[in-house]
Amino acid sequence: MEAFQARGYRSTSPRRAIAVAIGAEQHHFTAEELWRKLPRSIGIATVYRTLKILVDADVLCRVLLEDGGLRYQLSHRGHHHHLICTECEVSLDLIGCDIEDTLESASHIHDFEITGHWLEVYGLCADCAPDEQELSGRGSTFARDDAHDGHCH
Amino acid sequence: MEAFQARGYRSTSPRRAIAVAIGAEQHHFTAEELWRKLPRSIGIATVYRTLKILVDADVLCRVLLEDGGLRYQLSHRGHHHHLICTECEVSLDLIGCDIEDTLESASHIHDFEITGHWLEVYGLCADCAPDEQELSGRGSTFARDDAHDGHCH
DNA sequence: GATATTACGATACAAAATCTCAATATCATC
DNA sequence: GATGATATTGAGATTTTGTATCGTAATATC
Repeated sequence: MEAFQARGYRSTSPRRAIAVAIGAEQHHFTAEELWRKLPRSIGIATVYRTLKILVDADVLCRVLLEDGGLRYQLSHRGHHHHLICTECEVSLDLIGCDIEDTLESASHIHDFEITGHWLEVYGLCADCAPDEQELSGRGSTFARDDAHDGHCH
Repeated sequence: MEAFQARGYRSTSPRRAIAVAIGAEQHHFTAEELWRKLPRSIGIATVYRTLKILVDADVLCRVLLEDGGLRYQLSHRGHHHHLICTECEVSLDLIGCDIEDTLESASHIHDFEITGHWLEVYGLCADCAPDEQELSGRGSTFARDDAHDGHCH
């Protein structure tokens, strides 16, 4: 909510409701999924408008699934990328990746001035990787930032 | 066309016409743009179906513009990424970028098994970069793989 | 509390791509 | 060249996802 005031947007009850609903989300979500959890009085257009504001404010980030589906997720860090499990669709923030430097040096070859980029990484998370399925127990010490019930369909 | 036979697809006149039309394209293109250059007898659904086959066969690659627009382009190399100019929308193949290694090592931190990724890089090409506009002439020795009329709107 | 805006909700609209299905074209075989 | 099994096609309906419009309502500032 602070992001609205800081940017000159009014504090309205639909925006407050949306902010609360986003805070209750454990995974990434679509605009429509969010809308269904809101009071019926709030229109879907308002949800889209509000999500756009929050993405611009870096409160939310977009996550592009491998099938093209666009999701929203709370953005903990500034600029970052996602590791997206193609089985359970859990999304991890990718840390320790300095792709910017690699891109910058490679772009010099092309005399190209980089202003931005989009990267999504797909694969299998620890719980969904087949070679881990039976070898080690599920109660690993690895903690993810996403709530997860421990099995992948 | 060879890609069709190699994969068990029949050689049909719509597919031949689409293959010829793609060969005549200088830039990336949308399914609808391609369709407009084809005989009116060919349906847009066939264009989408054929493009999907050619993308799977690595004959074409998809290019995602910054505004979300999806384009198609002949794929010269195997797996590669694009430098996309946000001014003139020209697309260069990014060479000398070994992002795979960077991703692989970073993903180990998360116990994540990478199966694929999607990367697009946005910026300004040599002709559109402002600091190059007046300093050096346009007739550089740099050759791009895209036909280009020399100015960016 | 009055007023100038911003924001809202409902719905129409748009763009992009897929689905359905009867009709047709292709290709291996004769 | 004819046949038949099957892949493919085109037209249009449909889905999906998000945006634009516009009259009404809520908000912040005075």
